[in-house]
Amino acid sequence: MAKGRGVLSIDSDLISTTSAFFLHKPTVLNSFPDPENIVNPKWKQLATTGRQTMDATSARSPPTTIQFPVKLINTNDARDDDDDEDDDEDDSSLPSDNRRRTVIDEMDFFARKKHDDGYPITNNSTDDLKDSGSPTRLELNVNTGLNLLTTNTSSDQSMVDDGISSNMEDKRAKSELAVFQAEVERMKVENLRLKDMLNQVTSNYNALQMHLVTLTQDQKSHHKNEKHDGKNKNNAMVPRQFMDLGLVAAAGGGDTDDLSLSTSEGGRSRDRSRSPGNNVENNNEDGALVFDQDKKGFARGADHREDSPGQGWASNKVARLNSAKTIDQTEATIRKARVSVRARSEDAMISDGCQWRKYGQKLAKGNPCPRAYYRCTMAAGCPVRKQVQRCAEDRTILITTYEGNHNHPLPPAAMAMASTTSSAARMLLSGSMSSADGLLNSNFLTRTLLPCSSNLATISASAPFPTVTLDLTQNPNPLQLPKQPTQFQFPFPNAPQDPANASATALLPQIFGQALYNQSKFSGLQMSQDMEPNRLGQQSQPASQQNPLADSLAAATAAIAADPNFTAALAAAITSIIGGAHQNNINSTHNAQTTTSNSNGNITISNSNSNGHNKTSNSSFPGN
DNA sequence: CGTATTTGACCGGCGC
DNA sequence: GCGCCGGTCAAATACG
Repeated sequence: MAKGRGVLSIDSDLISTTSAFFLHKPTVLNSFPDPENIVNPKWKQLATTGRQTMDATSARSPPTTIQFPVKLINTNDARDDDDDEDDDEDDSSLPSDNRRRTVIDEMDFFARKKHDDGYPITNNSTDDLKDSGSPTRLELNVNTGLNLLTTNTSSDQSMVDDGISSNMEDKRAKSELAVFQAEVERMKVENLRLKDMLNQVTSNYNALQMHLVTLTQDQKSHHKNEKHDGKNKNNAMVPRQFMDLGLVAAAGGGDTDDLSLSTSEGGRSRDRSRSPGNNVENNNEDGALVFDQDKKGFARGADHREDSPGQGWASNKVARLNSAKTIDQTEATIRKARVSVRARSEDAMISDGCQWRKYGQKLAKGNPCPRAYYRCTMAAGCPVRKQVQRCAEDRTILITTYEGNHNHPLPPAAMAMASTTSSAARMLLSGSMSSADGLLNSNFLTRTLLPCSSNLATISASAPFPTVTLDLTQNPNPLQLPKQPTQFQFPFPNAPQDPANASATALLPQIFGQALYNQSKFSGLQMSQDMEPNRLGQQSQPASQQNPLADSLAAATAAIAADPNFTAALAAAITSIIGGAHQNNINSTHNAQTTTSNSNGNITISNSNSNGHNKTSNSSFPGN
């Protein structure tokens, strides 16, 4: 599979974010047979192409050969990552161009099946979306060109028949094929689900951006109005759009379990002992968005869970993520996560829909501006804290850092921020949980979690607490979003009112978190989409470039679904899985000391993740 | 008078 | 062990 791996090595810059999302969906991953369990090398190879079947809705007619309907995007920048992950396969001796070409050529088997059905992937976004449920096209045109199912299939489409296959082998191959097909079938279902989720995530993300922008602007406006007229006290609650979204989300109620981010802890022993609410577990009753709140448990979350597997927590996660160990790590890391929002505001605090009470103020080192400490007072014992501090460099910038998860239903106005921050935190934590994959994950995060604002997001895992920063001070113009070349940037004017987005908010953590979580398992890959238009243009990204429907969610989803990069990413994921855990190690060493930045230079990912300061008392979970 | 804020003290973690 | 630091507490104070 060396070749396959080499071919499939996908750089973060090469693969669209959407692809990455799908790629990392745990369910998808789990849908594939464990590479370790695949004895037959041929099937391992086939497994790498399994994604294809994911697109295909049915495995009824098992493709004897699988052709990936994708093109691998490649950029010069991508090569570095490829090298990191595919040292074995990459022919480093080749000139960069050649190397790239080599990869592409090899990926040709993933390339869009022009000869098969003549469907240009780039223009059939809508079709793909519609066809998502009808795999026939993909399925019927499967031809990887790699002869993945070669020798042992008696199928007419068997690409290669060495003519020496024995009956026994045929039988075994058929048997394996059947198993694999079953897996493929499952994957297809998962893929459909993922598409739907992606749709929701996308809309929610855009809504959030709008919300934040609006928030900032409205606050400014509010401030002005207050100066002139004290009547406008409601201005602070401006993000109505998002409030609506939040309501919907709350009403939808679903996915609360996924939202339950096991939480933070807040703190110190005394604090814990004092806060009855801290030990409340999901005391929500209205089905609204709920955040797990078990500080105590969280403080020792991992251990506790290990000790009490019977509580279902571990089992569920394991079922979903395939690795209880990893889960524990994630949870442990999660405690420290924070989400910081930078926004220009003259007010002492940005309005986020929650009620806060100030409980302290300190002069933090390195900043002449005092840092104010607030805790949520919407419910007794709510562990959510936030710190507000003006930026030392620019005092017009207000930095609000959230920590912890609410243990109570949130008002619509607060839903947006809560879900977003928790999502971001979960993503971050999921990504950073595996130190070995930290860089990869961080990179992925910056490019996927915040695809619309590559210049607005900073993810730092090197800080004492992994922190995701949303910077609204740099490019607060939401109108620019559609201009972004990223596939994830879909104008979402109707998002807040769209019932389809009801659970979008709730899904964010799930999608992001799980995506990242899985990404950690894919440390051999770096998949994300380069945000730069020029880069996008360089390589084949038909869907993103040619899709004229990018301004509607449906179109976006369709594009994503049809995105060859998506396919490639999935293929890469599969390959990665099969390819080997050892890549993780390779990457880990690399990641340990790498700082990457996108072309904008605005995203810096530091994954030193030393985290020597594991202040148990401060373990937290961004939830507000 | 009840509630919210202020502010110095305290605590625990960490580095030296 | 000591000091620094971030974070929190809680008495004092302010406010409506």
